Amino acid sequence: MQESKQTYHHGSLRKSLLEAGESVLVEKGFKGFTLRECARRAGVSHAAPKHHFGGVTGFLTELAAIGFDRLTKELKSGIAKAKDLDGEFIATTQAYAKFAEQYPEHFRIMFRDDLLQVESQILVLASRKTFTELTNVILRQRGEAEITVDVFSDFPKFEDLINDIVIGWCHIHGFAHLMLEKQLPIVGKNMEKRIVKSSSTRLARLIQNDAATRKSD
Amino acid sequence: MQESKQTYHHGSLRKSLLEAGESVLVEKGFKGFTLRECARRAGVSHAAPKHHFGGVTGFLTELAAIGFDRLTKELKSGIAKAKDLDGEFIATTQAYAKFAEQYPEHFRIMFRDDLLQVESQILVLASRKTFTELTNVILRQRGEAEITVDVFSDFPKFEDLINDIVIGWCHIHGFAHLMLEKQLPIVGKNMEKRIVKSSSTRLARLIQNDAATRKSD
DNA sequence: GTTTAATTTTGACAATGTCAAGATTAAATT
DNA sequence: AATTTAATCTTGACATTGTCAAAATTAAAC
Repeated sequence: MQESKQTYHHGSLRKSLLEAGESVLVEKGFKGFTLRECARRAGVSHAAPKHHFGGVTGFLTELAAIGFDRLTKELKSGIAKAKDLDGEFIATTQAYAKFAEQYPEHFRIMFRDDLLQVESQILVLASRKTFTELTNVILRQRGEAEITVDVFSDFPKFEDLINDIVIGWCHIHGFAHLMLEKQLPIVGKNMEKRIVKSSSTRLARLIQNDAATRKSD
Repeated sequence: MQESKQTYHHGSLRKSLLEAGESVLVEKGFKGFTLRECARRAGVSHAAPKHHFGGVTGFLTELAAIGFDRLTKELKSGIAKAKDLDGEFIATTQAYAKFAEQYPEHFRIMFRDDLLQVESQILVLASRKTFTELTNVILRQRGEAEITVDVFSDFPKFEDLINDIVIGWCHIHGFAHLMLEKQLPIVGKNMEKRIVKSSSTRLARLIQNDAATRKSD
């Protein structure tokens, strides 16, 4: 961790701190995340992180953004492997849940309006990319082309689409969150896979069929 | 807050501390929740809470249990006002989301496996009641009688039912959670109500129809 | 080469959770 | 009723933390 530190100026302390911070978050969890521990792991003084992130909130905001980046990546790679429409929605649910399982502490801070600087550009950009990825999944389920406009801000024009996005995302997110916090008494990977597959398939069909119905009008 | 405190022994300090703790949680949020502040509000020494709750984790566990009790109550009362099957599912989604909005800090700690003593009897009992309430909603959607067995532990016998519970609960919970943490760009009560109504109705119909299809076999 | 700005350190402060030891009171026992 | 025992609460202490201001060190700008 602690690179060559001959100079007073570290050179890339920000990056080192982020790495250190991530290791703290992963190992000690949100509860054990302290600026001083991050500083220790990066091999710098206890007040160094303050200068780069403003405080613990700012630090967590950066880590949350990294989390969204990683989630987006996992979604993309999961989706790429899917063979058909049903499979794509299943893969999305699986990838989202897998991320929550692999990076539970990231997931926990990512969706915490009170712990983060929600106005942070880097966070907004990262989370928006995740959101775009999910929106595109829904659009493909509907057999529609990708769009770039902010559909939610044009209500009720896109009410149909917004509805599908909400239905899809709530399912995907709700499942991951409830599984992470051990609220769904689903035990074993086998049971989990079967439940994800059938529930996601049903939802995918619902969205696909409703879209088909609308077209035949 | 601070009752008659002539005696050295408070008499009902545990209860007073819980009230104080809840006020701290509501006012200062999870971040500002400290045992010492709770003690201050209850008018006792700083180490008093330790004796009753073991630590901050134990204290939060009790408050989370209270949260589940309240959520169960809100669900019941929301469901009671519904006029038909669709309305009942809509009411459930609304009540769940309303609770998250009214008690955001409760909601945030309730679903945090890492912050609570998950083995706590009081917490397990309270959360199980909420779960039972939601299960019953699904059973009614399916046109089935309430059952008392633990359906999840008997897999794959109850796979169909488990599937519906997962579909329903993920939607309900996912919506509330994403709304609370401002991830769903739904602005205004009007838009929210319309989205909840249509998305919940679609899901209710899905569950109802699938149940009907199964019966006609 | 000098000034200016950006990094990083040092030292300090109040606040917190936790612990051990003691004080006070209720409950149990005889 | 007296005494022992256990429960409840306080006090004082300790290490740890986030934050701040001032100083030290280096890079950048001019």
